[in-house]
Amino acid sequence: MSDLSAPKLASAMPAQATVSPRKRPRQARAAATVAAVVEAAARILEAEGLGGFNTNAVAAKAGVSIGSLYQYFPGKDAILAALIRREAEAFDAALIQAVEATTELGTSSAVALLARVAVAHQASRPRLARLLDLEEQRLGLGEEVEATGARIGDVLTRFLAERRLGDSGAALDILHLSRGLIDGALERGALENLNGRLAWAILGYLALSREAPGA
Amino acid sequence: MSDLSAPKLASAMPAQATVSPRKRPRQARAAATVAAVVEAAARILEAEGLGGFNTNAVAAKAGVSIGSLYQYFPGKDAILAALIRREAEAFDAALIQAVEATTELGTSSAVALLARVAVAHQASRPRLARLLDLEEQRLGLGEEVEATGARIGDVLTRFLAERRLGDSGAALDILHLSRGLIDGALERGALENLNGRLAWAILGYLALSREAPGA
Amino acid sequence: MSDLSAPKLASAMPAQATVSPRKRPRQARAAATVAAVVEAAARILEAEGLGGFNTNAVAAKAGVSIGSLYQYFPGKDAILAALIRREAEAFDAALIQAVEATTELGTSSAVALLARVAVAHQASRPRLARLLDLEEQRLGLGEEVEATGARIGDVLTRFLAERRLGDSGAALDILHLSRGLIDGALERGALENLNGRLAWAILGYLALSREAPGA
Amino acid sequence: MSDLSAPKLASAMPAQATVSPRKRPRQARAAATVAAVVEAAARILEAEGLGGFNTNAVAAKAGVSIGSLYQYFPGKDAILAALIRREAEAFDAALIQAVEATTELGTSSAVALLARVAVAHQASRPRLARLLDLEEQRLGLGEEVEATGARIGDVLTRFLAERRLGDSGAALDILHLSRGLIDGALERGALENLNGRLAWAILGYLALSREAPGA
DNA sequence: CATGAATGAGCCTTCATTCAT
DNA sequence: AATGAATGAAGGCTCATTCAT
Repeated sequence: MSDLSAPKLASAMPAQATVSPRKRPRQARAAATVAAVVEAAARILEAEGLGGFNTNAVAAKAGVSIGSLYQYFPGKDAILAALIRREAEAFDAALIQAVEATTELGTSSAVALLARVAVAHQASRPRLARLLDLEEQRLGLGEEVEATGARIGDVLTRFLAERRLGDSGAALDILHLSRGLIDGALERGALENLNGRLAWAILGYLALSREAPGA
Repeated sequence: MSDLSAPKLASAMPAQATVSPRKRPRQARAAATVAAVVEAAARILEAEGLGGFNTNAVAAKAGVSIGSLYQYFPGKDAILAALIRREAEAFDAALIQAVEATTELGTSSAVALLARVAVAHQASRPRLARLLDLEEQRLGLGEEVEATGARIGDVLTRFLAERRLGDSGAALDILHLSRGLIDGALERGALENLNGRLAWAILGYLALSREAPGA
Repeated sequence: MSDLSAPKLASAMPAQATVSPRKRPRQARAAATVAAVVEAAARILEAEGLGGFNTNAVAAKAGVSIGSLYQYFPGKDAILAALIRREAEAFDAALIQAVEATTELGTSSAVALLARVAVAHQASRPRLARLLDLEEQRLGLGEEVEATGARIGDVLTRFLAERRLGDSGAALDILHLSRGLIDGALERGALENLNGRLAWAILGYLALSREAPGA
Repeated sequence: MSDLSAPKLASAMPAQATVSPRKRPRQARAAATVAAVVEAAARILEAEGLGGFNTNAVAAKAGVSIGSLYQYFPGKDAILAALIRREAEAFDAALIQAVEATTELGTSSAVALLARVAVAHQASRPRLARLLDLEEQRLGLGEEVEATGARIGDVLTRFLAERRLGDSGAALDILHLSRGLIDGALERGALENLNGRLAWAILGYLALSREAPGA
């Protein structure tokens, strides 16, 4: 197992400092500023993409001075990181709630429900979701984000384990293929029965993986 | 009335002019220059990501003056577009060849073969492939790229149609979920039996989609 | 001769307002705050140079809010000015004490003693002393500082006059060449017999200036 | 020889990269640009001091775009470094020429001549010279500058050695005390017989250092 | 055609200072 | 009075693109 298996990337070590918040807001006003900045970032990314995403624009849209922005975020990437965390936590919460609602359901109904949640999340702000997926990677935030809250992968892993449908590898595969399928569908506007199509992919994967020899 | 109904994209109208090659290379030397620039772009994207991708760096790595680069490409995005096209054509060719090799095979073997080709393509230059997937979208190149060569989607659609496995919607869903699954797996280094896992997802999707009531 | 009774010089030059303390500290706590700010400024200049010297950093190191800092100092330069005054007064006091101790001594012993005092002052916080020398000039504080306390130049002038060694021009020349010699020596770490070397320069200058024709 | 002998300053290690020129000008136009930038920097420092010294102002005064400036200088400090080198070389050349002209002269006449050269150099652009002295230190350029050309200290050391007047320590002391004396005199406008006063200090220092016991 | 010097809009970030709480 | 959140002018630097040679 040489370390070549994991390709070394030039920006492989993103200084954590550039991505973690600069200071904790102590006053209510400050907390509002932080939230405004993050939401402004979300809107700009949605409306104009990464190209329009610059600190001055974010501050302006947030109705905040550039100086205030930098009081709470050490740099551009930190804003992105905060937004990614916010979205991950929201998805996290939605998924947990959905999983709890599946206890009485059969497997296919349960998966259909989860599929609906995933589609809803990604579809609510499609461009934003796609961009954040990419930036999360660029910033090397994977682990950091997973550590937040109850961890999306874990929630799904537990769901699969309880029903003996698969392990954590399966959970992640499902997460990733879902992302690809949904993003692609949104991109080309193929929304008809998207929940169902996603459920086919998930249930199909799970069914075959269980009957696979040695899997 | 919500402006969310129609997502506003900043680059909704990609001036075709900014993305098509400025001139047809008439001499061998010119063709070599173009190829060198495109390959230089690929290497820089792989090694340094979008952040390090700038025209001066590309020209330098290509061993070409910045002036010459602009003789063949009307702008930065055109280089990216050319690279995306190059990669799409390569995948296209590999897929066609693979499909031709499946005529004698059963469905699952055939799908396994195609899965192998897709994994191989994406895995050969993983970072590059991921970045290009994103940029392709940002540039609104989807159609343009599809028009190139024999069109990846068509090849797969024909394959599915001949075996009565699905229609063009299924083909695109499969393409997208594959991309998501593979990229995710590469990202986290989960390479074990990746071909097989991809085959499960594809075959599973196809199986369930056929037995679905109104599908 | 109290420095409080001394009116501001007619040459009301620039910045007088921006450089004098904003208010007289009436309470002990206020005086402590002022002192803390000035000492914090000194430490920052020593440790990080002018580049790290900013009002927020000074306030933080002083354990004072930025708002409070501005209650006592009208601006950044006023902090510097206060520090320069503090150092000048300290040197002043040391020099007066030393001069008083020379009454029984011969010329060369007396000069050697003064040299020792000057070296000790500059060497105790070398970087700080050098920086302040420069900033003093930038702020055009020469006169202002001289007016403070009993005036370094005057002390030395009187010393020279009493022994018929030179006039006020000689006093200032000696002050300046000493500064240059000491700073240079500290900079390159040439501390051996620095007191003696300084005495050579001073005594040498004085000897030759007296025997010079028409001087 | 512990490394404590040289005090460690926060900015003790100025990345050499930030101070050395970015690229060698290949075309005549480029060389002119470099020279124009350096001279513009000199004029701005003279007229407005460090406060007015910013890259945009330098580029503007040089009649050059900010982009061109950054093509040849990696940053602000590099411009300063180039200017310091230019001035050091000029002084170097003047000093060498003066030393050569002293071969027929007696010691006091020779020193007087050198004093005249030093005064002339420092007095020709007094504010500039003072500022550069300081910045040279801040940038930690001492050695780097000395290494340029025939090295000022060396020239003087050789002059002293040939006449058995002193060693390299004496040479540096003289250099530094001269700087202090001249700068101080220029600052307060005490120009009368400045050459002579400087000669007193130098000759006096040399005379006493030779008769000192054990020196 | 090739070259690379030049351009300048635009972006990121700092920090002196003010002011509502 | 004290606090620290907010402000925004100012300045460093990059990079896509043009154009004289």
